[in-house]
Amino acid sequence: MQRYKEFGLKLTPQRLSILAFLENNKSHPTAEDIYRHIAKKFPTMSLATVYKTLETLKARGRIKEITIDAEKRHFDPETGRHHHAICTGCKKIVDIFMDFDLSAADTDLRGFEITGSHVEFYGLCPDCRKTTTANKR
Amino acid sequence: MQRYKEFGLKLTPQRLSILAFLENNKSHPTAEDIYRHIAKKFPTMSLATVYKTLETLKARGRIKEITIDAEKRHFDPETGRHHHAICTGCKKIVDIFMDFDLSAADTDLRGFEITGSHVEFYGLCPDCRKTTTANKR
DNA sequence: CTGGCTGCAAATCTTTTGCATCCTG
DNA sequence: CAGGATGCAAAAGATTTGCAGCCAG
Repeated sequence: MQRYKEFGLKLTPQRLSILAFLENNKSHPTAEDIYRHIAKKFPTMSLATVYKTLETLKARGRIKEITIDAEKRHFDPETGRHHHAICTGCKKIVDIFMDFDLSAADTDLRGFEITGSHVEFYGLCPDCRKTTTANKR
Repeated sequence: MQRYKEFGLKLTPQRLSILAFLENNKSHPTAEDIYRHIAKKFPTMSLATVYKTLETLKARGRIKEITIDAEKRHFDPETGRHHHAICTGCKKIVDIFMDFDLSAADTDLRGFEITGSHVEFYGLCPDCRKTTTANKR
């Protein structure tokens, strides 16, 4: 893919499949998720390669790491500013493209020089709301 | 301590020392931090006990877990609503007691039933700003 | 060609668990 | 004195690393 040329890294088949999987992916996958998906069609793929590639992409600002789930790391190909909601039931993460006014923080951020911010919401996703309701008696 | 009676759990010396360490603690310690601090004066303390106690306290809503640092889990004895800023240099986490207007999210939260939210800021703390500046030539 | 990339296995780190023993309530 | 708590060691997961061989540029 021509548009990856600018990445300045070698475009191996492994990397191309990782990039292809991430493209327009809204699932906020973990390294394991990516590995499992790719290993189906690419049996020699190694989990270590996935980690190394994710590290490289992150370092070059091509993906972001999401620290909202303490269990494992999730990655997000959407690098523009946005926020997330995580379901406390199934742990699904969804994007929130919305702008919040965080300017109140300008007045006192404990001397920090702020470079970014992120809002996370916790709650029950539509699917889990149904299940939870159904289980109530 | 009388005020712990209501916790409804056995007050062993180990637990009391963990509770004492957490009381008014603004450092957002990890289990390891707590263990290291307590082990000095309480050599038989086990890291597993720290984890188990933190789990218990969290389940009872006495502490919160902070998922802002992918490296390890941090715990916060401050259970009231507040936010955090993490230093991208030294990874220090500080509290932000401030209210933000997140009501814009009411209009579209992808069908989620929201139970909580949290704002995180990233940047350089005062200490790291100095160091970074000093290193620039 | 050559340096970056891959894949395997081993290592590391954090967190959890099993279980015999202990001790608070 | 009973059931929850402790502490050890072992297990479980997630992520990283070392290194020999491979291949994209």
